[in-house]
Parts: sequence; structure tokens; C-alpha cells
Amino acid sequence: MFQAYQVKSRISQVLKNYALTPEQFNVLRILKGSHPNALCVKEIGGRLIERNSNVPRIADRLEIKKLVKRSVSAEDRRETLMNITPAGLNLLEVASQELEQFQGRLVNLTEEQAANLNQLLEAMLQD
Amino acid sequence: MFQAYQVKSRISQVLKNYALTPEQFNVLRILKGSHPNALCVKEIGGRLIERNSNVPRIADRLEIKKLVKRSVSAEDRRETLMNITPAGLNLLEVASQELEQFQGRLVNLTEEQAANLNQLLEAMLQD
DNA sequence: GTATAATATATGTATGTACATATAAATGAA
DNA sequence: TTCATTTATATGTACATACATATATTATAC
Repeated sequence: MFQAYQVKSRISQVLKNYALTPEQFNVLRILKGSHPNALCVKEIGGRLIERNSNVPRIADRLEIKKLVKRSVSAEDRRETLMNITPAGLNLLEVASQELEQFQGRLVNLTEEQAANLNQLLEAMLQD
Repeated sequence: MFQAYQVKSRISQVLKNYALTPEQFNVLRILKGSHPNALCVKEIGGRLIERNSNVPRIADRLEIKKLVKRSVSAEDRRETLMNITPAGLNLLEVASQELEQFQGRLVNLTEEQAANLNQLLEAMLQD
């Protein structure tokens, strides 16, 4: 948990250059993954690590910055669909590039060590 | 980070039985560690994983529940000293017991695997 | 076909983090 | 000694999580 906190803090510092929080960045990445197709709020939430993320409120902030657009689904009017805007794609592109370089310098493991770490983490929790 | 989130969530569920958050629990544990000596706000903050924890506000909530007491330091009147109360010690005792049992069942690694995981995590980050 | 249940989203409230700023007290330089 | 600087804490604001509840829409039971 200490290392997870460290990683998140440092990612946060990099994203601050783009006025993004890690959560906002993750939502943008998910939307880019489905682009040009929209995703509804529930689908986005299901792809986030934090199962209790409040996607409507993160969407509020992204919408104010015009990085996403919301619309009501025609098939199911309960659903709010979200799309990343061209401005969102541009910002995500530059932020992702800096973040990838940063992470490359940050992480200090061989491929074998990384695979080993991953395996231990996956085996760690009961249930 | 996914596993750190899982662990924190499950700990959170257990502590909810005692109306404690993980952060409040950690502050109580730190205060118990120094008991019967008090600790100032800065010392407590320095022992938490989250470097930016806002100890005064966590202390507000613990004080309302009468689990800690605050006082002004005589040696340095800028410092706010904190002490765990008898009620705090009692609550911590029962909560800790349930949490330890829970964590024993939760974590699924041999001693060797745990040592290996720990070593990989420590080596993981540059700087 | 209508009433009820289930679902998707939004929103209110409590808690916490991140960070800027305010305030009081101690320290140090002149 | 006096005044500027540093330090410890508190507090304001923005953002996020956790969870309860409200609302609108769809699905289902009869």
C-alpha cells in the first residue's frame, strides 16, 4: 500500500501539468479506448479500479473543461452516454506521452521481476 | 494498485463495525504506540503512509467520539498534543483483534512468498 | 394494459486528500 | 530587545470516495 501510494502520488504530479487528476485521466483513457463509440456511465465505472468511483461527478469536471460530451442514449433513455472530444483526445495524447516516459524511468524491474511481482500480487488475496 | 485498493476496501468494511475509517484507526494505533505519552500532530502525520493526511481534521472526528484528547504543549505552545483515551484504547483493542483475524484469513502467501513480494516492492521504484 | 420491480443516473452528506493560505508561537539576526 | 523568519497547526477550497436516497426510465408480472 505504501508503494501504491507512492506511484499514485508521482503520477498525480505529472498529470498536474495538464490540470488532470488520475481519475479524470483514467476516464479519458477509457473513452479513448472506445472512441468513436460512446460509453454509458455504468460501463465506465465498471472499468475503473475504484469500484465506488462517482463517474457522474468526474464527468461534470471533464465536461466543464470540454474534454468529454454527454448525451442521453436513444435506446435506453436512462443511460447517459459519454464521448471524448477532439480537445480531450489531444490532451490525452500529450499527457500519455509524458506519463509513459515518466513511468519508464520510475519503475526499476526486469521483465522477469515484473512478471514475478505480478504473479505474487495476483495470488495474494483469498477469495 | 488494484490489490492495494482491494485490501483497503476490505479493511474498511471490518472497521465499519466500529464506526472507524482506516485513517482514524491508524491514528489511534500510533497514539497507542506512544501511550501514555502524547504525540504532537506533526509526529503523527510523519508516521502515516499518506504524507498529506490532514491530521487536525482526523483528530476532530476522533475527539468528537471521545477517542482522543487534545491539549496544548507546555514546552512549545505551537504544538497540539494528542493522547488516546481509555475509550479509544478499548475500541482499538477489539477492532484490532477482529482485523488481525480477518487479515490472517485474507492473505494467502507463504512466509517465503511474502518476503519475496516485499523485496520486489521495495526494489520497484527508482529514487 | 397497468402496477410493481428493477435499473441507470444523479445528488446529498460525511470523510479524506492535496494544497494554498492564515495564525500563533518560537527562533534568530540586527 | 525588537523585528523578520521559521515552524506548528488550523482552515478554506477543489476534488475524490463511500454510501444512502431520489428520480426517471425500462422491464416484468398479473
